[in-house]
Amino acid sequence: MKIGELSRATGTKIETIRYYERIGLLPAPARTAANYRSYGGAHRARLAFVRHSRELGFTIEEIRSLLDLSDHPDRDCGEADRIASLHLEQVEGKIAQLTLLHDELSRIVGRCRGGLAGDCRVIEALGDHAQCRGTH
Amino acid sequence: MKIGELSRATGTKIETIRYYERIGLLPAPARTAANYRSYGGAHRARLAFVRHSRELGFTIEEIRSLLDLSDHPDRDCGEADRIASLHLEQVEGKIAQLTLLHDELSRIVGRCRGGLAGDCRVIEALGDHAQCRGTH
DNA sequence: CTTGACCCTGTAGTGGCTATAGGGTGCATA
DNA sequence: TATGCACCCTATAGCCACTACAGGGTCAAG
Repeated sequence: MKIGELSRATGTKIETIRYYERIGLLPAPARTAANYRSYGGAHRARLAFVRHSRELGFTIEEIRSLLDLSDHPDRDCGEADRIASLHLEQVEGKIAQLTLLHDELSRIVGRCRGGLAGDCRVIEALGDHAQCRGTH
Repeated sequence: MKIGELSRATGTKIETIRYYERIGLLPAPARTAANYRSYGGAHRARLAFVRHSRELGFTIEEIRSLLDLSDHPDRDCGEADRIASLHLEQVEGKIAQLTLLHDELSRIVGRCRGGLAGDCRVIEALGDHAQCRGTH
């Protein structure tokens, strides 16, 4: 498989694949006579793992650890669970924060009744945190 | 007010204040004989506006437009409302996306029962998007 | 034999800061 | 008077996870 095919097969941009190789997330594949990268099924599975983990919001370093575990089936699984649980907590925190933010924002947006910027409640509210109800 | 005082007064790091000046969000203040920046109430209010807007998730460019409106009280307020509404939509989108992600993650995390990485359901699920229920 | 799709390397840019290096200033204390 | 210390200055590089060039090579079809 050439890089373009791998790209289409996994929905990953070519530059991103090369980037993952450069930072050591994917192993350097064999090369054809024309110096083109040549991938097999294992590469594809590994890239799918990386993409799926990225879609789920894991950082590159977390993925590095997860791949390392995946490469050593004799190790304890607890580490993978620890990484994923920690990440889940962070996602929950982020949702909570965004929800607070959403509430303030919709209160602010709801105040606009048209008119001139000088009388604008939206601009006024942005300059004055004291008008907020929650803590964001 | 010296930069350190403005920093403490607004909860903004000194480097960040200088950064905002460099990119043109804050006007360059007067300087003392020792070339120290010297701020007044207007600077402080403007920085508060910027910080509050950043806390609410507006980008620097959005804030630039909002400040521009705030500087021209004779303009129409609709633009401010448009920026804020658009941003609110983006926040809603982000929350929805994070919620999907949260659901998949918690399903994945719940599967771990200890043991070896080779049998790990967490690692398996990360490699196989087909195990997911929703679209993230 | 040229066109166009594909591939290569290397480097710079994105946003929004944050950190560091290498210096100057101002005031209190020994 | 010297010295320490907190504060200030500029300029530049680093962070994350890509993304976008520039400038070139390869290969099959028409």
